[in-house]
Amino acid sequence: MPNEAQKVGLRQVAKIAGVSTATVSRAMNTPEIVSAELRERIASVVERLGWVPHAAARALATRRSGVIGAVFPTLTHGDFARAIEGLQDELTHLGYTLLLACSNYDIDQEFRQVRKFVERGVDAILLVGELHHHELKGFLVQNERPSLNLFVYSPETHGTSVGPDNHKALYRLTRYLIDLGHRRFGVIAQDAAANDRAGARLQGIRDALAEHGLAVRPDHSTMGQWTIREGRELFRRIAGQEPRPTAVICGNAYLTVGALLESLSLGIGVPEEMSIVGYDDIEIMRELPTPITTVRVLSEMVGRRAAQCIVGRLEGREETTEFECGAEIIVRASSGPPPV
Amino acid sequence: MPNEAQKVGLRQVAKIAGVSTATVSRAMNTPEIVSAELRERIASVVERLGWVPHAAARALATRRSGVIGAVFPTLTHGDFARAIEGLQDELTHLGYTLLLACSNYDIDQEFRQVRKFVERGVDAILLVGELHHHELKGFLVQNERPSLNLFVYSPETHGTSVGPDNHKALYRLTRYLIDLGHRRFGVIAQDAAANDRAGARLQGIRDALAEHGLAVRPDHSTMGQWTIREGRELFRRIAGQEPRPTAVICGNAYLTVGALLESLSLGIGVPEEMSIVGYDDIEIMRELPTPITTVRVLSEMVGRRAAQCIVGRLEGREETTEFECGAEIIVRASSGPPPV
DNA sequence: TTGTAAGCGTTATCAT
DNA sequence: ATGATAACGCTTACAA
Repeated sequence: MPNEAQKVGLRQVAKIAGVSTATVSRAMNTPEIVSAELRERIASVVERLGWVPHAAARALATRRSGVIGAVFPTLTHGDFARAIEGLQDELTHLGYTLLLACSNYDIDQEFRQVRKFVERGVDAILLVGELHHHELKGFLVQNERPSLNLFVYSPETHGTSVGPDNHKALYRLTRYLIDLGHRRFGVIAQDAAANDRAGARLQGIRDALAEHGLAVRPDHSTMGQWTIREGRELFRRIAGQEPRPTAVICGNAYLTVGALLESLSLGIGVPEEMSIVGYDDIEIMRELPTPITTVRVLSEMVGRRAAQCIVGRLEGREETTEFECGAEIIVRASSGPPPV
Repeated sequence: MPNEAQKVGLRQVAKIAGVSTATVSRAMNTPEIVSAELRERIASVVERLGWVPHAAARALATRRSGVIGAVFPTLTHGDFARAIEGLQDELTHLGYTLLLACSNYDIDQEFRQVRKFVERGVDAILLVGELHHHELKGFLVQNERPSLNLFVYSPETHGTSVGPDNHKALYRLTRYLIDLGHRRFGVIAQDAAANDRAGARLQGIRDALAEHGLAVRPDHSTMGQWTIREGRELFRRIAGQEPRPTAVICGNAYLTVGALLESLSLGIGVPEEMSIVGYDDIEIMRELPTPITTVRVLSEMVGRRAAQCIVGRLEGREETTEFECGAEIIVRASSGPPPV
């Protein structure tokens, strides 16, 4: 009597079902090549014993874990949260699992998280933006982990990134305002220091303006992070300038909401006296007393496409996924022609 | 010449460093029991080869993965997002990794996610609330996975849950309004069908009222989910009743914001004509034209404590963590005495 | 303090 | 279609 209390495992299942371990393994992974009879017998034993296969053992044998690691700058911003939800859901359906980490907008921390992920045996890595630690790419190549950059896209990055074209989105939004007749622009940008997407958006604004020989005056240009309070303060600062811009473009949803709320407090008519437009569309933007014109980013879709794309690559499938996720301008009451 | 291109692994490191695999393993896991000389020699080889230990192999050998699985109803609500961020950060510091899934408020889906997690080899499971699939607990016990319920707490659940005491929080908030003189209450509750925490909060309101011989009139009682739009609609419905309540208690942050915005639209003075109070404190609540009185839940702390608590249990440490995360009433301009 | 070698629970390569 | 058995890469008694 060598083994009194066998713990449930592939072996035990095989023994009770009267087959080899290999057959049980096949019955689980490639049922179609196992005879119906054995398949059922095995299934019933598995059920009866409540056996749950051990993923680490499988990962060791197959050298694949079925886990995808994603590092986001933060998890609390609406756009990332939505993307994570889409990502998670889609990965689950594809038979993968999501390992999540947070870099706090710090590329060193991001790199550390990625290292941990590789140790954990993730099959692939998902990142936000294209600005990373300089050793990151080499590290991933050396460790043979495919990766994808989220929330960025430009024709040159095709195949390595999935998201909206930040530059194009703000270029268009700015064009829309120019076409309305605006010539003096204020900008409440998101700090671009550790955020290449914010930088691209800013550049989109500048390029659109430059085409018309326009530029943002320094005293109309401010930089914030992503709180409503900052949006208020920066808007107040801009609105206090003389001359005041006729349109203010904000870098993210919260800065925008802050700007709009401050315009209310200051009694500045929007859009009669000033237009305010934003980036990213969250519910509050359409529920405020003056609903806000903004760029709708399909964040959840970014997550879903990223999942499909990376899994497709892992499984060596032909890549048909679209990489660019369109960003649509939603026109609401906060924008209109400049005052005469 | 048996092995031409050895791939980097423990073996290879050991060979090059001129020590046994056991020593390398020790140098990685328990450096203090390895002589300084070898430790350094090994470290340099590890560095040079860029070796990254294989977590699956380790998990197989130690029968622990260092991974914690958490299933949340959704990832997009602010409170959960904050908790996840805290959880993730704290787990990282403790040397663990977070595996994340989403149940969409569906206990069957939750159960499926938990099964997947167990297959993935998580060491422990984190859940939200205490209402789960009836087989869930048995499953976790059978598979020897400790678990913790988040965002709930009552003395009876001590040791198995970490979060605020939902009942107590709303009991107190209601008492606060009663003490201000309110006697007619409206409620915009969050649907409690698949949400035991919402149920507990509702009960807290009822119990506080009952102590004063009060109750919510059916036409002052509504149920929503968690959008601003619903908050608006339900507030409008309640405010249209005759008599109208003098105070409205809302079940979550977005319903509250909706109620406040609708009061603005309807031109109802807050708090002169009606008081509006909410649950959970998000930035917009203190930035609206009328800042909102609400219950602040320390969501990030829920995440952190949960991490400490579950890791403590896994590592067999004496448990000193507090399980109840206080919920504080933040009084702002939206609440005051009832109209005379 | 260090080395030897037996697992850990699967999958995958051969045969049969 | 099924079975025997050698990996997979690391940890950990047990020995030295």
